[in-house]
Amino acid sequence: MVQDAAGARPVATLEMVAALAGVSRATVSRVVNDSPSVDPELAQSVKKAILALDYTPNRAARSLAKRRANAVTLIVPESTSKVFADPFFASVVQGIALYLADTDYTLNMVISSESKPEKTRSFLLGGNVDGVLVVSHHSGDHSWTHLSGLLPMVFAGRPLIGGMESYYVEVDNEQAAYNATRQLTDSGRKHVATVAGPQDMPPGLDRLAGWRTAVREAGLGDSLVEVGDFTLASGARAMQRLLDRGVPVDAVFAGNDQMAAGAYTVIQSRGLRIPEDIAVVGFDDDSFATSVTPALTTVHHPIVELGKKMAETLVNLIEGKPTERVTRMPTSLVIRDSV
Amino acid sequence: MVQDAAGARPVATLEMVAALAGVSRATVSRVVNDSPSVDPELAQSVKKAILALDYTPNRAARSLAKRRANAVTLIVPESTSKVFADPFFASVVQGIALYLADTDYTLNMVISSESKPEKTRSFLLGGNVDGVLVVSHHSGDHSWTHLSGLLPMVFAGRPLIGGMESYYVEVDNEQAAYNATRQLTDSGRKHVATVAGPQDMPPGLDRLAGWRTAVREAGLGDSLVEVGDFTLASGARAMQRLLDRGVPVDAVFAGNDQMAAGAYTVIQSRGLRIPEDIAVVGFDDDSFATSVTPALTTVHHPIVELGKKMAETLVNLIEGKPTERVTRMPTSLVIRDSV
DNA sequence: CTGCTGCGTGAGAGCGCTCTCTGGGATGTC
DNA sequence: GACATCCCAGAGAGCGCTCTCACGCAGCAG
Repeated sequence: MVQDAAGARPVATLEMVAALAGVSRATVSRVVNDSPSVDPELAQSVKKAILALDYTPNRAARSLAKRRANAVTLIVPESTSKVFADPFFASVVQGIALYLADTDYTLNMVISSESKPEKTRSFLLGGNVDGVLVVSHHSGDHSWTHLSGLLPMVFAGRPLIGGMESYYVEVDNEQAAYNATRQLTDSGRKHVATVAGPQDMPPGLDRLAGWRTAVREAGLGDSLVEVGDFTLASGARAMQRLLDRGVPVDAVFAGNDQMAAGAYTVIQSRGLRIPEDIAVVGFDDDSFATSVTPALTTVHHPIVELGKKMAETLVNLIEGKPTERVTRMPTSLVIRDSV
Repeated sequence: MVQDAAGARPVATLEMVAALAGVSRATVSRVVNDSPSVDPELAQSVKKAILALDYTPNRAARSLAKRRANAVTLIVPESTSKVFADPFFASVVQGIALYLADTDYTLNMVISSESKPEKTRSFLLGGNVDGVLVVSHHSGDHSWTHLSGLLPMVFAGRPLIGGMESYYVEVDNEQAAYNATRQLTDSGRKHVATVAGPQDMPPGLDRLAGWRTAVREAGLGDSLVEVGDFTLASGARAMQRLLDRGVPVDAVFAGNDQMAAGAYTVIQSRGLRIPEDIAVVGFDDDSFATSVTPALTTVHHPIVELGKKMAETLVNLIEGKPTERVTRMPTSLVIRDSV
């Protein structure tokens, strides 16, 4: 093994364990994979031998024999690799890794470089991987769907293009946005604006829709909309435009926390107070939510759980267990000081 | 393969390629691994067969035969898994993945859960992995060093404990901090403060040392120091303390951009102007640097390159090629509007 | 006591690849 | 022209594991 490089530590094999325990390879294999039909006493002595030799099954050999890689790949779109710096992405990955840690699947990552898509393709299809996870914040990027007939795949987020048969896990954006906005209207705000996310992404669309339903229900107008692109800077600009309209605004629902933070800077720099003059609600409950002052009321996005669920779905898919094609994660509103 | 689950697409094997090309397995293998001693004409026809069958070598089989995994593992300390949301971490990983994409090493990740360290250990030592990368922002976390005799390992950041023989890649923090501070003193600032990072981490220490050297050289005092913990909120608090001292401050060097951003909020909320009243320089050149107003002058931390270098070092180590034990990455000062 | 069923164990054939070793053809030398 | 030399392709033995199959030994019925 790799120990060639360092001091050679002979790695124990099934064979050696078998020899030590005085049984056949097959029996050791049965014990390792805890097959039911092994004499308990024998199993015990095999286990002792395993411990004594510090035996770990060799993944490669196992994969080869089982014709299964026991690995899932996470595809990171290079073009959006800044996405990687997104707390959302990070948390999803964390959830995935956490779930996988309890299975015997290994997680590997590929950055899908534009330059050699066929390299990625052949890696995925070459039997190196049992399934694929695609994460792309807020975007519902399903550019990989063409593979989904060939390989189990699970996406984060609903695809924009309808009719796709792909498996995905998402948050109920519309409902959550509705609830968040209700918080504003219920507390008597009369001029509830929104800094919406990009209108070419499902979360941008759905959250705006949720806001719209809520303001209409409250008998308010739904024209106080400015669109950003989920970045802090765009949130600031959108807020600026909103305030420059010259009409009253006493509350704003931002499509995500970063844009809410952007809105903060503008509101405060104009000498307006949060929440007295303008109440603010965000979405995602990421690190921005608590690092701003006053602490942001926001929709808690169960991102780590979403990652776990993605991994769970994929593993079920791989193992042929029944699974929901789409999972919608519940959200909750975290009330802090900005309303 | 995995195709069992989806429609069975028979995956091509070496054998099949050999049959199609009318040669032996050995020859195909030679072509695949481009061994020099193959008749060019024969090689050509083998390549055609490979293309025709869309053949991809099976990793598991190859690993087994070569007794090498062709995989490197990235260890993510779970305890600090929020670290994962750190742009630093994200970029390092990106660099690693980018470098590895051009090799035939695969990147896999393990979250080292406290609960079962021996699982991680046996995974690493079970011949599943040729080398290990440990990344932990700013901390020089070398808690894994005990493995480094057994497995090639490369760390991000200098370990705090001296004398360790571990391989690592770091940025020249002290020199960079010195340069950044010089920028301030050279432009005539007379009261140059610093919001330093934690004094139990090498980067915190080294950056403070660099600042100290520069202010002394300029004949200024070195008492304008407040310590933060690299978070935005801590930067704000430190800046507050600095301003509350009641002594003049006309420039501040922050230990990282997040703290600089925190300092911004305090400076601006007191009605002071940046850079007219107080010039600010940060460190890292992360996304905060450009999202604040005015854009932050900061030390560009070549993080992606650092990741690449880590991967490169590890691969060299694995393959027995000569490598520097410690690599120090050069930095540069990015002048924006805050000075 | 013979013959059947059933359960647990061992034998052995691969999984797809690498790599050493051997053999045969082409080349070179005297 | 006979023999040594070289080079390149093929044969075949594994790498460590899984899994099917067959075997041997109870236990039970006839």
